[in-house]
Amino acid sequence: MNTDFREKLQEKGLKVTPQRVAIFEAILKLNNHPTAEDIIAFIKTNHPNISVGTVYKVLDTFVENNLLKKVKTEKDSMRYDPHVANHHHLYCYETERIDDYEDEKLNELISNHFKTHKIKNFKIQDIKLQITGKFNNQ
Amino acid sequence: MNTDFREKLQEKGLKVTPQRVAIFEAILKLNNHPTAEDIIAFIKTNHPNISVGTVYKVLDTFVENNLLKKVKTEKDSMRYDPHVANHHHLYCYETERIDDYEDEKLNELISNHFKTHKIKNFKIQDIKLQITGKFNNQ
DNA sequence: TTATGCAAAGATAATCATTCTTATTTAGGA
DNA sequence: TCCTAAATAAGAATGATTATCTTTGCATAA
Repeated sequence: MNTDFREKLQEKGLKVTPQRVAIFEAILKLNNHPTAEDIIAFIKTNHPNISVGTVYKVLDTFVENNLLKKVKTEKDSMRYDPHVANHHHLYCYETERIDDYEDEKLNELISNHFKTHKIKNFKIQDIKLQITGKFNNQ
Repeated sequence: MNTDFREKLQEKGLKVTPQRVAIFEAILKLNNHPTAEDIIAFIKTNHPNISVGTVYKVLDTFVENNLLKKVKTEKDSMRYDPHVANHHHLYCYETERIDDYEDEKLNELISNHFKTHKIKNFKIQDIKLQITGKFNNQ
């Protein structure tokens, strides 16, 4: 998977740097749509000299190249998702947890609905559900 | 409608102040889910002495008392919606425009879907669609 | 081998939205 | 009218993010 990631960088004409690898690995390991801050804290142990600006710049580069997605939240800090295929999110209203949610049947249902119920003066590109609620422990 | 708003404030035990009235009127007039900045700019003409901190505090008070909703965006500034009943949003990917979208049939469709397709370990409280796309001019 | 070019990273200052602090003012009931 | 809690003003502080400017690393050409 590491090699996989390196290949993706190269496909996009991006250099494979230790910082980029470390940041991507951090996101995979952190695993709950981390903030830039989470990532910085995580990397600090192995890469104490990594610069905050670099993290933000690398994250932007990844988003531009579709290696990451930004996740909308109510709060002020952006979160990142290594899962770039189309999917929805479950937001917990008590904790900061955000889970991915995939549901092909639901997608079809919605897409069929809009085939027969066009929104006037609007061309749909993408539909995402924000499902707010509460996780049963664990 | 002005009297209406004053009554709402009083019902909640909130004082009716010129600032609160001005801020609420601004949001109604601005009419595209304004940011705090939009509101401040708008009010400046009639209330040159209104304080930035006041605007933020009043907005928070309104949100707490369900006179406004916050709207999630990809950007860093929060936007506000005087339409507090449950509804979805249309986001333009080219401009900052956000429109409300109501669709009772769609809500039923989705709600029925989740009756038969429970999400494991998650209790749904609310579902909102972020429909991204492009408005045809106008 | 050495020079050149350029993307990437480091350091840190700057920005921008938002929040906080403290003093002052005001709305609305007694 | 007076009183008091609630609300506002002013502006400093915070925190996330962006910008700037310099340096580094590495590939390619001379």
